[in-house]
Amino acid sequence: MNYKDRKAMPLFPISIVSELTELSARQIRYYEEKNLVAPLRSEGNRRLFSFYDVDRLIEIKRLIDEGVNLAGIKQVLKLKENQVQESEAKANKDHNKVYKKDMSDKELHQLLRRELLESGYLNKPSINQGDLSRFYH
DNA sequence: ATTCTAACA
DNA sequence: TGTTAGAA
Repeated sequence: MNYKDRKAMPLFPISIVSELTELSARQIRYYEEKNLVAPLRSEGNRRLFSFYDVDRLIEIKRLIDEGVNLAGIKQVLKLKENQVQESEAKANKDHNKVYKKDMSDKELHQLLRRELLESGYLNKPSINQGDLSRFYH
């Protein structure tokens, strides 16, 4: 299984996602209703979030803290998706085989760890080390 | 024990 | 957004 599949795998219940994102379950459900995130459902109709979903929600959390409204957040996420698409298109063009082939578990772990930490560092403030480091020690 | 939906003092 | 009731 490749890296993208793992990021899209439906894994986390809402309680875990709530802790990871510092968003209330109420907020997470509300944002789903507004189509900001689209977690899959288990057989029992429970939401199951992927790493990808968690990343998006962390992004949303930051924007909310910055005072951005839902319309604004939708725009930001839409721009981001376009950037990701362009980035992937370029990556496939350059590294074609290397990127698509499976990586070792060690490489995957490093990538996942780096990306999840980046979502807190790169962009802006709002998320402090303690909150994220707690989950990746 | 958890999570889901719907509703609202 | 928080909270709560009743169902799953």
